[in-house]
Amino acid sequence: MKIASWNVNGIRARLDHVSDWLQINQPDVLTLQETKVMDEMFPLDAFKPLGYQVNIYGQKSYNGVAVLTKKPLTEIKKGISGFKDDQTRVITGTYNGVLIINVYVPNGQSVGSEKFDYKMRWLKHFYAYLQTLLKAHQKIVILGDFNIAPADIDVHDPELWKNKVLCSENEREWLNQILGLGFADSFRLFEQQERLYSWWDYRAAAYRRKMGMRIDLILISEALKKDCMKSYIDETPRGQDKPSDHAPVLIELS
Amino acid sequence: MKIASWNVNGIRARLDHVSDWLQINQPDVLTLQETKVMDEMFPLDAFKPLGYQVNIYGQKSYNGVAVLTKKPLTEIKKGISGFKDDQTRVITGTYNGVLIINVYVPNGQSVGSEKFDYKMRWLKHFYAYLQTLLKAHQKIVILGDFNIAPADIDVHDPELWKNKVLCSENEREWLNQILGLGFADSFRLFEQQERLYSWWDYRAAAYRRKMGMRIDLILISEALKKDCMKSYIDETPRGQDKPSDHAPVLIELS
DNA sequence: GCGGTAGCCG
DNA sequence: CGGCTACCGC
Repeated sequence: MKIASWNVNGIRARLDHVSDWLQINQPDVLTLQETKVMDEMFPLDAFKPLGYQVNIYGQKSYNGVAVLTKKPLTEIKKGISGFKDDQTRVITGTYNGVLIINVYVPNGQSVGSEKFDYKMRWLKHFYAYLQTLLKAHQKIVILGDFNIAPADIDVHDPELWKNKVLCSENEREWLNQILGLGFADSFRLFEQQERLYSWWDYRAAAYRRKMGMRIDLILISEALKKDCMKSYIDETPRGQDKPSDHAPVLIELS
Repeated sequence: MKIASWNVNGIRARLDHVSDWLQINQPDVLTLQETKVMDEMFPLDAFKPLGYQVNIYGQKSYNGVAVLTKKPLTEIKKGISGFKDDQTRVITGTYNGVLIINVYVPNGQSVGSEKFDYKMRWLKHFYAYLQTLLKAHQKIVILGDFNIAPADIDVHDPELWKNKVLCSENEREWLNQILGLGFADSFRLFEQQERLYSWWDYRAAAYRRKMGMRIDLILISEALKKDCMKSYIDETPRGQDKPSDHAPVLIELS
């Protein structure tokens, strides 16, 4: 089973990229973040002919998540239960006996800002949500844009980014709390090349200059670790014309 | 000598279309209307490699005219002399002994509106400007977006448009006044097919439904009539992806 | 820099 | 419908 995640930065602007990528890569599950579209306007028709069903949780302009699956997704939940949030950032469902949690963690803007406070509050509720889900499920994949670089190795210039948003102690502490629930950062279960990232800012030609960060993660629960054969990043779409600023990340489960 | 005119509806949005068209058609002169860009931001560099020199008279957001020529344009004048106008709608110059007057006539919005009054006022000054130019020149081509359909034959549905803006008596009267100075609507010097237009609204799939109007004109002075071999409209760009709502119009002078 | 929004204009 | 201007967010 191939499971993938991609922050598309606007599904309408990325329709061709995503369609092409699906046809080539044929994942069983693809989770999308930053679809930036209301549910009524989501381009559902583009994915049916490719053999994908779509579950969406969107809003106008910002945020928005979706799950594309070859077979039906079941037990679909939108948002974080017990946390009232007007931002559409989480969609959860079961596929092939695996609980899929698609997440778009708040960006946080800058350490100490109001948006950073929201990120912290949000992570606290997300953590609590995971705790409750763990009571009912063993096989869990949490994937999406975490807006947290797990460690300095995941940052092109750790000195520059030290204590900056995406890299701060508080953010990494919340990620570690989540991992402490029994999840593994699947990417680090395998030997990887150096300087592998999943996001490069559009500005300052960051991609060409390899100035990226690995903030798109696939966390897997204890029960899935032995089944995880591969975890990797597909940089190809980022090198194409009018790309998303993020690249897809993938795992393969046996 | 091939002379052409094209309302591009934003030169920056139409760079590829215009470049491709120039390479295929190789006019000696191409006049553009609705460039919609300040002179500092005009994409001059795109045309040099194609062998064209560019003279521009633009402003932010609206209007804006330009003349592309294979050889230098001389005696360049911007605007209507003796008429102070904050809108950039006319650029005049001499090419190969022919006075080229590139014009973007005000649209007029709707008959009786304030914008319609401006159109009338503007046409009066434009007419006076032509009178003075006629004192010094014999070979004159006035070309551009006139925002006036000369006659009912130039309108897909004359009944619907009767007395509407672009077709009203007052507007046609001004056009006739100009023609009365000794100009000919070059298109009507030749036998033409029916329902040939130069502009089709983006809305309501007007192009597909052939609901157009001929408002882009090439007027030639008496001295040029015997030299005019052809006058036609090139619809091809209008059928392409992300087109201007106008098609180029052309004449060929021997 | 590139998504998205709204409003203006034709 | 599709330029443009602005602004927001990342």
